[in-house]
Amino acid sequence: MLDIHLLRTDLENVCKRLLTRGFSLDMTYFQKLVEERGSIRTNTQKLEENRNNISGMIGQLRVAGHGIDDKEIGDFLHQMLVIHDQLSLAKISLGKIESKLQQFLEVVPNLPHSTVPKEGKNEEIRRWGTGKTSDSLSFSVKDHVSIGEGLGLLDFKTATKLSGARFSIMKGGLARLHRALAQFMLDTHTQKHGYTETNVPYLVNAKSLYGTGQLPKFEGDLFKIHRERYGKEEGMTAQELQGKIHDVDSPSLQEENWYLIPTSEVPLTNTVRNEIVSLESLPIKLTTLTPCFRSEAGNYGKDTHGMIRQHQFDKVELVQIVHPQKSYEALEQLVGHAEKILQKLELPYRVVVLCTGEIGFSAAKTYDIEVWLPAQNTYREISSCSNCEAFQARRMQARFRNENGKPELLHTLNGSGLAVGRCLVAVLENYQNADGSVSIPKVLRPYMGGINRLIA
RNA sequence: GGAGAGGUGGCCGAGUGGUCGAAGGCGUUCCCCUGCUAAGGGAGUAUAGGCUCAAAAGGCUUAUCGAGGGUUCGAAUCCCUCUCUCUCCGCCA
Repeated sequence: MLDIHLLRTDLENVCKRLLTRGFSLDMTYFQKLVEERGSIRTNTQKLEENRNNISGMIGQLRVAGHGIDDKEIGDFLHQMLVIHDQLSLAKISLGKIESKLQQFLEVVPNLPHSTVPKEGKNEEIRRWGTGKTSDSLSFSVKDHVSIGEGLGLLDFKTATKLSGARFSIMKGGLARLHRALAQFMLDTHTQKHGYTETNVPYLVNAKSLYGTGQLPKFEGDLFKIHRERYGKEEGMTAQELQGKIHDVDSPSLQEENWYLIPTSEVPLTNTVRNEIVSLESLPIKLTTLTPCFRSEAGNYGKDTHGMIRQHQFDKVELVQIVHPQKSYEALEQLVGHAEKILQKLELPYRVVVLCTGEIGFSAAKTYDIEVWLPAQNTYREISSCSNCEAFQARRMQARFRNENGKPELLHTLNGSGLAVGRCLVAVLENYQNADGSVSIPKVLRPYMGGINRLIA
């Protein structure tokens, strides 16, 4: 969520910056809402002030021993009847206008940072390593699907039987390699990069998803768990109860629903929701390994083959919660932490900075790390590292007590460190041999019981 | 799943209808006193808004005592729903 003060004081500039990321903000509607809210609020507060004054005076009279029948009190009570009615109406319209404004603001994306490229192209920042190709390897490279199936360790057909499209089963050495990757990542981030290992819920409530920005705008990308926990209200028939259960949009039920996490950014970042943390506790650096669940709605044609785009995948996540002045420094470090994993695995990659048109809803600046996939003869995204500045913190009311002892919004960052499934794909393709076997990267061998290749 | 007890400021804890945004204590900030230390004295110390002011300071004001509704002229206090925590019983990896 953007700072409403910023919108009010610098509306045109904000609109311009939002336009660069393809979001057009309705200025006149916004201004109309703000003005209306102002006058309704002033009116409401005047009425409340009046009410407080008069009821205070009634209180004084009562304390002084006057009875309710006294004429003075009677006059006051009479006035209060009028105020009471006016106030009820005023509060209703105030509530309406405030929720309109809220609904307007909560779908406005973050402002891109000034260093984000404005034209519609991501910019490559740096490359590491040299990508292998069929030519450089002097044999025809296979993609991860044929490698995995060739080894007899990767099985999409059975997974489809169990669950449907976009799932997979790994077995034997491949499943172990997958686990080895995740363990290696976690160990590196906790032991070398100073992150605290965390274990988090995979089911979260709507408030958490709102906090990090997935809700309300991107509900379609999420898997929702309907919890049927409804107290039967008095006089409610069975049919009415049934109706209530299926009215999933009713606000009270939104609270009841759980969602499978699309990324562990959600639980990690929301640990500070509604908190005021101390200055000394910063930076907070958390990492966790979790499955991630994505419905991939709207991606039906993309990457239908293989493990690149699945409904469920494991990911090691890095989250930093930092002082606002340190967040860009932290972003560089965080990208570096993710890169380190690829370097140690000796997987070629490049880092790109996303342009204004491509950054995610909550992000002010994002670096993608793309790993080399020989079979696709291209780089594919394996990590996305973002600084969300105060955008999520404002939604979450996540603050710290600053140098002057005043609460101030934190900055939040997150990045994959890395997506385990895609990393496995990269290892398979980059470490494949002409005979169909796959060598094990050196750093993973301790996690693999010392074996150095997967053989059919 | 059943029964009960609770949720008040940074923390502890009082407060069962009326000058209560909330006693008292702890913590903390500033000032005074003391040769230093210890002790002592005084003042302050929630958050988010609105209005006022050139701005800051200050002043005025609204909301917030787990959340949301209700009763009432008036709610931290009474009623309802939800939620979380704790205790006991049951079940369970």
